[in-house]
Amino acid sequence: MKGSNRNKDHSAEGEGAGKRPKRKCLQWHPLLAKKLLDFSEEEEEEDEEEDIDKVQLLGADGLEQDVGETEDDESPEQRARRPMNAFLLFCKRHRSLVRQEHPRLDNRGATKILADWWAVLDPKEKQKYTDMAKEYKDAFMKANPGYKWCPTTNKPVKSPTSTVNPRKKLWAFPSDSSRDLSSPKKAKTEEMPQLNFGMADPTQMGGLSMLLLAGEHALGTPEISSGTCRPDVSESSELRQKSPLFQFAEISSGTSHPDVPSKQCQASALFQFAEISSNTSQLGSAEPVKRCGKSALFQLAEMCLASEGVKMEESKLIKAKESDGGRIKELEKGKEEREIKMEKIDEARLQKEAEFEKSAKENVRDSKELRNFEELRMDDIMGIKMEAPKEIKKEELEEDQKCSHFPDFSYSASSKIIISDVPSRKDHMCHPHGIMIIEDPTALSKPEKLKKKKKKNKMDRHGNDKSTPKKTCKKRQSSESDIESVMYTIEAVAKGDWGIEKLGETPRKKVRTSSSGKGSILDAKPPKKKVKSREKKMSKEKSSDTTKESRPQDFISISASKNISGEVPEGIKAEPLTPTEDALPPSLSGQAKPEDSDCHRKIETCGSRKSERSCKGALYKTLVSEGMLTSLRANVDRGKRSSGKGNSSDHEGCWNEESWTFNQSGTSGSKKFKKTKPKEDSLLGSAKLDEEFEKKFNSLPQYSPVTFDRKCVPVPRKKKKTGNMSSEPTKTSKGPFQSQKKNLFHKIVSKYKHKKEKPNVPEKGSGDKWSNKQLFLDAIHPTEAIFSEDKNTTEPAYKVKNAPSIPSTPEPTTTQEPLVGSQKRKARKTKITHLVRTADGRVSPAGDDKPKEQLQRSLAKVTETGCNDECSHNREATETRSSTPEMPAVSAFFSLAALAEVAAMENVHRGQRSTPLTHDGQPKEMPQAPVLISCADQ
DNA sequence: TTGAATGAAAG
DNA sequence: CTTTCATTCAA
Repeated sequence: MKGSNRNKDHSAEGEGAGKRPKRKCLQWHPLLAKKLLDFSEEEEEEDEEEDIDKVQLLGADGLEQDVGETEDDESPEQRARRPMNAFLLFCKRHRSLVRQEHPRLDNRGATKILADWWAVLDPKEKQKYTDMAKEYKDAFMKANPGYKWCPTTNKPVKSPTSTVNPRKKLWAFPSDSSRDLSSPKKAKTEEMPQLNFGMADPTQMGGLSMLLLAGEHALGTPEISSGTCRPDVSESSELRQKSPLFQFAEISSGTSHPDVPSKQCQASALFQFAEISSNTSQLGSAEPVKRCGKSALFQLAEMCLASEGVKMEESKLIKAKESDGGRIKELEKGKEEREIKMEKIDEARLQKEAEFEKSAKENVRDSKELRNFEELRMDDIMGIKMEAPKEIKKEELEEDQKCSHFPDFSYSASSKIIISDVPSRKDHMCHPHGIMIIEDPTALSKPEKLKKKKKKNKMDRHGNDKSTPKKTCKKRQSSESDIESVMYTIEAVAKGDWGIEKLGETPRKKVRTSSSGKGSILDAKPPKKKVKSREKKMSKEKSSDTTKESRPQDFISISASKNISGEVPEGIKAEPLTPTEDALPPSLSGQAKPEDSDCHRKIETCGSRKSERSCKGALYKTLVSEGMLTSLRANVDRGKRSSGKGNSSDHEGCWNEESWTFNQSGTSGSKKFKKTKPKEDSLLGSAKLDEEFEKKFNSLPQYSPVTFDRKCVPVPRKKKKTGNMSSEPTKTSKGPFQSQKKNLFHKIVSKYKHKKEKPNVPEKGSGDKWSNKQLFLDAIHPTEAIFSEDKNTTEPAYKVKNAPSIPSTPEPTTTQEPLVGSQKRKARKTKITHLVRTADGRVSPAGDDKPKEQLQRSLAKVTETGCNDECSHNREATETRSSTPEMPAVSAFFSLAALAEVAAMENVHRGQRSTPLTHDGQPKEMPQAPVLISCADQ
């Protein structure tokens, strides 16, 4: 390996291998970019050198190969995988949902559906994913400076060395290998094979230095990172900017502060997390964090968790022991008003806890526990409600300031609200200086602990079987939620029958009224405030929105609702709770109903009160806890995102800890990622990175299938399989491309035949029935027609004012034209998707230039949907504009009841699997309520 | 191991 | 423009 030597040298000089990519990466990162400016000179030089190197490299193949080898050496298992793109993220996040919905569908089919969803997905939402992908990519790049995306497609591939996986190998970290020799960085080796950092000598680091600098910059100053933890960084933004991931990378690099982090509060969340995960110093690390201040979010998460169930109790116990006093104190400080209530709550908790303990010992009193538990929940809720809106606002303001980001109304509002909720209890803590980051870590740490403990506790608890079964029932109910049962619960709530706790009742009633009355939102104001809290949780945004503007929020709210419904099942599944529970979830999708009803009945029979309570609890649980979590997550993300920087360029905001907290707290979060968890122990930095990623990932919004289904064609979907994914109305722009399309068409057809040979054959289940003819036709006639099919999907949300994207310009030609590289595929897809089945069953080519618009329209309609096609039609014209204004109202409408209904609907939908419901909407169950309301509005 | 999808990157 | 490869698993 002469080449290798050479490389090494080069690397030594200029950061390994200096391949273009690396540079680019650096440049990509905003921070880096900044730094680059400073360093521009050096860089240029490097560039030149690099170029030269490249040339040389090109000249000598050996080089690359060597690199590859070296890489292999280091990263054989390591295989940093190239970061996922937005779509992949989306897939990853939703695949399970799809599968859930369509159990029979294989991954391919699922992928198709996902693609459809993706196509349909609102640009904003997409943006989130894109941002996330970008962030991740940036982080990844930092971690792996030398990383190459694609090994030179052809050449290197063959490299003999590649023995392992050609794929992985392909990307090499050239720099690493070279560097290894020269620099100490390897020290970290084990920990993070991936991370190449080790830059001991700045001088030698070359490009790396840039990274380092960037890191420093991000930190503010190297010193800060290493030594002091400044709680008070005035500019939170900067701190925030640094994504935990990034920090982690830095840490891993060891340059800044290899060892410190554990103690410093400020240590990057990631690091802390890592520690925690490692179990090394859970208590130690966590506690300090706690002291720093519990984040409101965290608290909230706790609440949610608590709501979840027994497990929570334990955590509470722990927590209570530790911090109850503090909490109370805080409360006192902050809100005397609430204090009382709070105290009550606390007391209840304490009692509960005490009971819990006893029960643990004795094993009895499950009933009590449950009851208490529920009460607690109620209390909590109540407590939250109790908060005066004003206070909340204040808090919000504060938070805003802290966070500083949300210039945006809607997002900020939603996020704020959420936050505020938590704080109500303890929250004051969020000190101004306590930047989110700081807080987050704590949150992170805690939740984890909690989880662990919970698990243990559960195990221990098993003794108390009773409780568990009940829970299961609850869950089942909620999850499955026969519409009836849900409705029943809702009604009951509304009636206040259950109302063991008057407080609770009142709020409920109000809610109910509000939901029914729709206008309630406005009302929400003073008197209801307390009550409202609950609503808030459910619909947080809406309330805020009403006041402010809500467009984005609307969307959010919708999404949240979606999430709620969608997630619930997932969460259930995912959660490794008791086996019984686990088992249930699967049933969820389809078959469990009888049990649900049974459960419900049982409960009732048992004791109206209890049963009611349990029902309530279930309802809360599903709607509130899950919903809250999800919505929170989404909101937070959004808020961060928006706050972070407007959008794109900066992503760091995204990687905040908050998201983590949510994630962790969120039930759904971890389940899926089996992968990472196991890794945790592994210590590998990579693992941590992954974790970080996961968290972030989890924070990504998840949309319920219903949404998409509705959007898409409900009818076809009916049979998952058969349903052609074609439903997707979207069709990418055709106008401009027609000619291209034709060509594409030919190619495609040929390709398909050639490869798959199933041009006409109904593909798998999905069976898009597209034939060559059709394709051809489509290609030729891009029919811009608005899609007739439309199907008035009932989509709650979506609307969006994304008008921007679709300025309304009638011009199809303008198109979003993602033209994109792989037009082919797209074209193919578009064509396929092109064919849409109308409700009638006929296939209509939907060729719109702007699928999005239509989608949106449809979505908008959806909101109104109750009205049905007619309305939609009428509206179509106006929709674009009107939708916006309307939306808020709609969002406002969402009330607990509505949400519940939604959830129920969704469940039903799932259970039945398809559409008919959505479509016809049986009068009784159907969501009429919300719909009606919405209609009423109009 | 392949494939279904999309996107990013590189050649 | 085209090719790779990322995720996910049933075939």
